[in-house]
This record gives sequence, structure tokens and C-alpha cells, in this order.
Amino acid sequence: MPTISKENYLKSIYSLNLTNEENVTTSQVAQKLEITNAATSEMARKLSEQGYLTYEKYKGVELTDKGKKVALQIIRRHRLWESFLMKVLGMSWSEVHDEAERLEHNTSEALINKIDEHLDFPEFDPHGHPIPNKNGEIPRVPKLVSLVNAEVGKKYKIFRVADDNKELIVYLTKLDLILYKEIKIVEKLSFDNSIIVQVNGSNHSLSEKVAEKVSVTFIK
Amino acid sequence: MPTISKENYLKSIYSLNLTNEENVTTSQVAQKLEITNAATSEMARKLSEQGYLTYEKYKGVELTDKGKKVALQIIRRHRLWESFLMKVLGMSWSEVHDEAERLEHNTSEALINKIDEHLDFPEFDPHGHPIPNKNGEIPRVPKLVSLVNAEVGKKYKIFRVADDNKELIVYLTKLDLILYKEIKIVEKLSFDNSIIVQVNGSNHSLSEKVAEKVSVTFIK
DNA sequence: CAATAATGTTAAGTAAACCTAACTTTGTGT
DNA sequence: ACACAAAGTTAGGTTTACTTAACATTATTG
Repeated sequence: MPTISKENYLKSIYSLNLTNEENVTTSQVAQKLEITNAATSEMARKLSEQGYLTYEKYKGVELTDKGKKVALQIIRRHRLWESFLMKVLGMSWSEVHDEAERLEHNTSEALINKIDEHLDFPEFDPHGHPIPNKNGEIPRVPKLVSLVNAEVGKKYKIFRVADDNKELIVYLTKLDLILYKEIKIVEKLSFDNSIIVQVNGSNHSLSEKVAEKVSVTFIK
Repeated sequence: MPTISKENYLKSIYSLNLTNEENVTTSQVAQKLEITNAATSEMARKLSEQGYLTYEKYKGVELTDKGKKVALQIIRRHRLWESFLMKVLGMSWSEVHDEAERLEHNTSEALINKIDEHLDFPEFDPHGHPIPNKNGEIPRVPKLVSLVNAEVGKKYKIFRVADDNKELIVYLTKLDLILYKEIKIVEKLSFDNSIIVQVNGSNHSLSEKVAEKVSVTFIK
């Protein structure tokens, strides 16, 4: 069993890999985990010794099947906990990420499977991220567009919101920009890349920073 | 905030203190936590430096109000988690202790209060232990007798079973010696201090070791 | 294409929480 | 009461996961 710290490295590498063309670098991981590059280099060496990833100095890391398996397990736990805390215990969208971040490392297979069952095996978490099943298989996700690339005049449904920023989520909730909400792109302002969207009949301006964190699916 | 390790020391000291006449000694704590006396002595020094307890060399430790507060908080989390895992997620009596042992250190105030509310503020956990409330107040417990001291011919209700031994709980469950079950003391064998009890009309012999772990209330 | 900036690594040090082994204090039995 | 056993403490060592500072490699750019 990897330690909590190692689980966090593997999880970070997995998710960085999804948005990376190239190999994940040690400093990307360091930034994500808010630790020094030095710590990451050292851990990369250890994790590769233990077969969780391959590591070439100055070239970055890549998860092995063994490493991916652990990462997917942690991601599964995280997303199921988030779902459970919201749906069963009524915690708020903005609270659940931090809570799940701790619980995910302290949850047995038996417990997480009970939670999965209790929720009737959900495919997506409250932020729109797919939940790996018992075997680490990930549900198919519809074609997503980042809100920054959405087209003016078209309608979209909010499908995913980054879950790692509490304030962002509080802000979006306040605007009723919640999951599965339908929105229309009213205007895009090229001088600052902000976007004006229509929600519930009223318009809101979103900065580029915010729009980057929201993914949508096109609806006719 | 104390570390997980420190939380465990404080919790152990608190519960040892309940059954102790004298001060809790470092080696009692060491035994309970399955670590060496050396580690416990050192930790006693640190915890007293930090104001969680008073420590006099060779004389043992005593929790301060600050230390008691932490201990009660952890105990509250433990017992609420146990209740929740059984009642809401259908985990078994024997599974929940170990699970709660991990979760108790990774649960925010907000979450534990949601759980408390979801369970409608229970007073006792599935093993019969009282659950401290938000303010650390402990519900009144009826007069309990250890099963080893129960009297032949009288009837009792099972009120508490030690939760720290999985096998014991599996064993008792198999005999249907579960919480709130009514039993009758049929016989006590003085040569080995074993006890024969009647449950659901049939008799079972319990060793002294087992009987020690069960507390009962007298019923007329 | 060489200088320099940026990125990444190594070495040495720290804190927490343990360990073993040696030592000290306390309790017990005759 | 005093010798010895039991209980408790201290000293020194280990592992994990970090840190800072110095060093090495790779990328950029003038």
C-alpha cells in the first residue's frame, strides 16, 4: 500500500497527464501539490523504484499500470465521497472537495463500495467528473468544450466545473451556474476574453479565468 | 490542531482514565496503542509541553481540559461514524470499528455535525457507548454491570460490548448476543469463571474473557 | 552559438513518530 | 531494609516527507 503522500503524487500525475501533451514534469507535480521541486524529484525516484511510474531524469514521469490503478482508485474514492456528501448529507458544492480530499485516503474498499451502492452506482460526480467503477473503468464522457471556446449565440449545458477552488464554486453557485444548467453565449469580449452568458433569462459576465474552469456540451 | 498520532494518545488516555483508579501510566498507553514505552514517554513530554496533559515522571499523565476536549471530539467522531456506517450504509457490527478508527481523524466539524443530524442526534453508538454531543457533553448512562458480575437467575439486557475486537463481535453476533438483547444468567462455573447464559431460549457458555467485554443492565 | 534564464536534481538538514538498548526509579518479597 | 524485578525514562538511531541551497541540464534569445 502506498502512503497518503504517495497516493497524492500518483493522483496528481494522473490528472496532469490528462491535460498534458508531453510527459508530466516534476515541477508540474510540485506546483499542483504546493511543494518544492526537490521533494518531487526525490519522490519520483522512490515511486519509480517501487514500480508506480517510470522516471527519466530531466524528462518527467509516466504512470505504469500499477500506478494508474492506484490513481484511479483514489479518484474513484474522491468522486464517490463528493457525491455522497452532497446527495446524502446535504453538504454544499463548495465544501465537499476539501472533505473528500481527506476521506479518500482513509476509506476501505468495502466502505467505498457500500457508498457506490447507496448512490446506485453514479457515473458522474457533482462537479461533472466521471467516476471510475470498481474495476477502474471510466464512463464515456460526452464531447466537452471549454466555455472559453463556446460560440456566441449557441446554447450549451454546463457539464463540468473544476472542483479544486472553493471560491470559484461559491461564485458560480451564486450566479446559478450549476451543473446541467442550460446557458446561452450572448457575447465574447475580445479585449479581455471575457464572456457574457445568459442564465435563467439574465446576463452575467465571466472572466477568462472563470470560463476556463467550466466545460459545456452543445445543445441544439 | 494535534496530529493524528497525538489524537490517538489523547483518546487512549481518556478511555484508560475511565477504568483507572490511579493516574494513567505511560506503559498503559503504550500497551493500548501497541507501541513501546519509550515512544509514550517522549510523547507524554511533548503533549504536556503543548498543554494537553500534565505529566509527572514516573507518576503518569492526566488530561487537562484542553486535552479532554480533543479526546471527546475524537470519541464523538468515532461513535458517530460507527453509527452512521451501520445504520445508513449497512456495514456490519464487526467492520465499523476499524473503519471509524481511520475516519475519526479526517472529519471536519461540519461533516460530523451533518452526520449527527442525519442520525437524529443519537445518544448511543452500535456498541452501546454514549456519544458526546457537539459541546462534549456525554449522555447519562444507566447503571451497568459487567457480565462477569451478573447474578445467577436474574435477567439482564445487553447494553455495551467492547468495540475493539473484531473476532469477539463476530462471535457474539453469531450467538445473537447483540445490543439490547435480553438474557438470563443460568449458571456460573467457579473453576474457570465461565458463565452460562440463556438467549432466545437456548444456553451458551461464555468464557471469563468474553464476559468481561460485555456490560448489561438489570431488568426485573 | 554562446550566454543566460529556466527547469530540474542532488546534498544536507529538519521534524514527527517511531524503534532498541542502556539507564534510572519505584515496588515487592523475604 | 535491601536486593532484585518491574516499570519508566533517556539517548541515540531510523524512516518518511518535507525544506533550503548548491549544482547540473535544458531551453531561449540576442
